[in-house]
Amino acid sequence: MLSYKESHTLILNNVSRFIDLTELEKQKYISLLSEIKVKKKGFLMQAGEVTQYEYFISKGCLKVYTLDEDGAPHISMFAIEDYWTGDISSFMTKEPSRYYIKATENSELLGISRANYDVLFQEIPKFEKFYRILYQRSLISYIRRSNHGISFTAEERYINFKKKYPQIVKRITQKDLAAYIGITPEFMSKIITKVNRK
Amino acid sequence: MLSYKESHTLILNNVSRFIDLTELEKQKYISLLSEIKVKKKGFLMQAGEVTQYEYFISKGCLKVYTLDEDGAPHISMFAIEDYWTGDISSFMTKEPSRYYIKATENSELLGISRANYDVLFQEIPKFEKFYRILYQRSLISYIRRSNHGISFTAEERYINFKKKYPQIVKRITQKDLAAYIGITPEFMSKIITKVNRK
DNA sequence: TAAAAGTCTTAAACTAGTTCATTTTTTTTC
DNA sequence: GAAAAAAAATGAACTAGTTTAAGACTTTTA
Repeated sequence: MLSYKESHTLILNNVSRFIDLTELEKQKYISLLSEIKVKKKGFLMQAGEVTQYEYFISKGCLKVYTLDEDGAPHISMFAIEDYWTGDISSFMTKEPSRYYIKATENSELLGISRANYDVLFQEIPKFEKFYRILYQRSLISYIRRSNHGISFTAEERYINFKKKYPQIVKRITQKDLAAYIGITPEFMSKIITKVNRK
Repeated sequence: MLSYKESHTLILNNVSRFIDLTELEKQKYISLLSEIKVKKKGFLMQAGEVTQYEYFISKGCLKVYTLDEDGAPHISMFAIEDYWTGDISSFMTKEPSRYYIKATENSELLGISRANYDVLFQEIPKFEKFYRILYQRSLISYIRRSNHGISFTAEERYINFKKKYPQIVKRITQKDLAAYIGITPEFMSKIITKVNRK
């Protein structure tokens, strides 16, 4: 029985939630991953590039966002330890991404390249199941979120986010939270003042 | 070479976009499906029930929606021929659904039950790949849509929807479109008048 | 550790979208 | 094919969220 470095243990635990791997498969899987570090304010990728990796975060915090025609950011997700991130659309189609991924803390990631993603399915077909379930679960939460944005007021969306992701709220700026909730930083400030007053 | 009924040809074509099945596998797959008909205004399922099936629409049009505390509907998708629908969350967790699915036209569907979904993966593991890709693609469009709702004005959302789904716009009421876009029917009416005037 | 840059707060004037009420038009039903 | 029901249009008064601008507070950087 080998012993793994911290980041590898973390990703193997993540994978083992949905599928069981033999020791050999674990080693094979890890051999397909690259280690990546990004400093705070550094970019993991920028709009216009074709995504090279899907990422697993072993340490840190990142934001995934687009810029609209006015240059205003719209954050689509915050990713912290034990989360997966990237631009699955660009990763699959090999077309240029519209997203930026920027570290809001010094971060460490494991990445699987597009080529190795294909190798993975050939060598360990079980990973079809892993990704089937991973995408299924992400899909459930995005279906919910896509209704959320149009069905709730900004104040309700803030309260829900804070309840669901208390650890994340503490690690990000109010301004970034506003860009995620879909309002101006000024209105975010008003909401927080109002909610705390209660 | 067998010949299949229309709905079966349609679903086999859909599946064959992502995986290749042998003749035997096709027959096995079809044996796991149930045929379902719903009349216009009829419910395929209602909130509070545990979802029994995932559905493929071979004919007709349906809307998937929740009701908020005020009883106002929020439509999360319209499903027409060659689309998949259901409540994937309730289907997987076996918890009661919060969704209603109602036919807006007389419709015909093929359903796979939760039990047969598990059998399917055991007997034809290739379907892990099919669902991996199906969920991946749905995920891409829901990620996009979840930003959409908070990043664009109602008028922009309407224009985008009309451009992307011109066939659907023609088949649904303005009121239902409003419940999808996330605005009141009155404001939807104003937007349409304004956009057509241009 | 001082200066610079970025974040947060507050407030006044504005705009997108809601609510409520009424009338007209279209669709459904018997 | 007439009556009933539902959908669409219109308008006036309202509310949630934006814009712009300025000052206070915090964090980053040299």
